[in-house]
Amino acid sequence: MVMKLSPIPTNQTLKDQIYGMLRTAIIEMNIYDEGADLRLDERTLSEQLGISRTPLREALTRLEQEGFLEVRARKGVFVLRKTLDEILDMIIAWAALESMAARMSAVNATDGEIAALRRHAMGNSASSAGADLGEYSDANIRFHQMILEMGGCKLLKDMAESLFVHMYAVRRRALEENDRAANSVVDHMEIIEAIEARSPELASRLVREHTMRLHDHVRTVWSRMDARAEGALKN
Amino acid sequence: MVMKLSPIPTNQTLKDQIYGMLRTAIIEMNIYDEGADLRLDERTLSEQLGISRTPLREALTRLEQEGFLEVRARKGVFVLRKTLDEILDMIIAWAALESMAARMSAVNATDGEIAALRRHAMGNSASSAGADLGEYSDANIRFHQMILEMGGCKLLKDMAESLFVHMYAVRRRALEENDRAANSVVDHMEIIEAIEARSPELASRLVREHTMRLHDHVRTVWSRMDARAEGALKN
DNA sequence: TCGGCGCATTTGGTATACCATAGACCACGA
DNA sequence: TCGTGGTCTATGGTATACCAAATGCGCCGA
Repeated sequence: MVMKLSPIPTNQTLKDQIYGMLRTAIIEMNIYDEGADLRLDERTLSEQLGISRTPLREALTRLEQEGFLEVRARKGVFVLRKTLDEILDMIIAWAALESMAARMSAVNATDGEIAALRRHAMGNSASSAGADLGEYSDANIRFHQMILEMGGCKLLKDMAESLFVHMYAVRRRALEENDRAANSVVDHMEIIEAIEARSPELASRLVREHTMRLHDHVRTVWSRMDARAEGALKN
Repeated sequence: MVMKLSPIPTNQTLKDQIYGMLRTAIIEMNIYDEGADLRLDERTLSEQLGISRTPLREALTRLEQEGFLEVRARKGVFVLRKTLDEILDMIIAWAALESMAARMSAVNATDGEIAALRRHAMGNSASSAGADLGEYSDANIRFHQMILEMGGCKLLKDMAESLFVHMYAVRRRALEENDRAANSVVDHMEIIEAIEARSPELASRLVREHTMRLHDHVRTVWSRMDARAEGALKN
């Protein structure tokens, strides 16, 4: 008899667990609230988590390198806010990566993948009328993920995703304050058609322009937020 | 009297120094040699460097996250070789980033910056006849750096550079085995002309195609190396 | 001779203790 | 009252000791 065993019970080290935990917490935390606690204390944290500072510090090192934190010697550990310029740069880089993925999708994607993309977008559009924004946002994210996957270049997807987590709150907010949802649906359909037509050039351009519309929206609308954020950062 | 003092003598922590040191060593080390020592030992290293394991481990954590190392619990720390597929993916991502930078350069770069780029490329081309490959390679790298800078999006440059360090040896080798130098000079000139003409679309396309030529070259020529590398990794 | 069990060693993971400095706070004197 | 200096504390940086698992080797029995 072949026993069915648990796959790999104990392979995640404390460091990894803590890393994931903190990362999620930081991503979901609204760091742009004026009174937000941007300060972390190693000793307090390690106590709360019931571990020593050593693995905690290694997790913090990782988060620092990913741009979530800044560790200032003998000052403290601080959650970083993105400035408006940094957010805009991230959107540009994202546009670069995803438009390349779209280009490759038009060449490499199987008909089945494209059909799945269209199915997803249709359901998405159907529900967008009455659904809440959170639901729509998730579907929207999934659409972009699918394109990144269909390109067949895993690195593009990973890099785009590492940018994305820094914009979790950003996208949500952009969806709320603009009537972007309706526009997005149209954009998405055009993108799908370009991929179906196996037109790399068009698919690439449409994705880039779609993302750059978010860029323009954020740039024109959020100047005030940036001023606040920079002021807060000076403390 | 106002004394002239040194600005900030001691601001780099041990962790940072070690990180830089190891990073340079790994980049310059030829990890694709068959008999290369891919194994690092924390205790031995810390002894050689005259420090404790703690800051060393934090440096290793950073390097691991950047994709230089893999730390396997109770097995050891290993320098990672890139597989052929990973290298190809990096070239694609690089093409995505740099072509976006070129697009932006065509719009944003000042006339002075473009002139500097042309000057650099001319000197480069003049010396390429007799100069050694190393010299040419450096000039070549600089050309691409300049485009990434001229785009005005620092993130694009940083991301491209973080890809680049993984391909230090790759580029060098590609230059050696192909007569790419001459082709490159022509490509570069066309790119400069596109930027001078303020044509984002053309500049973007030329940069992408230029980089993708490296992609095709590597893909078609290096299959054997990859087979070897994967075999070696299995150990 | 061969195979398996188990201990010793290696090695990364974790805990703890100590160090050094930045910043707050206080006391003292002009 | 003000400011100057010292001291105390908070906090990240570093060193050291110990832990646990994976591996290799050798003893022992069949």
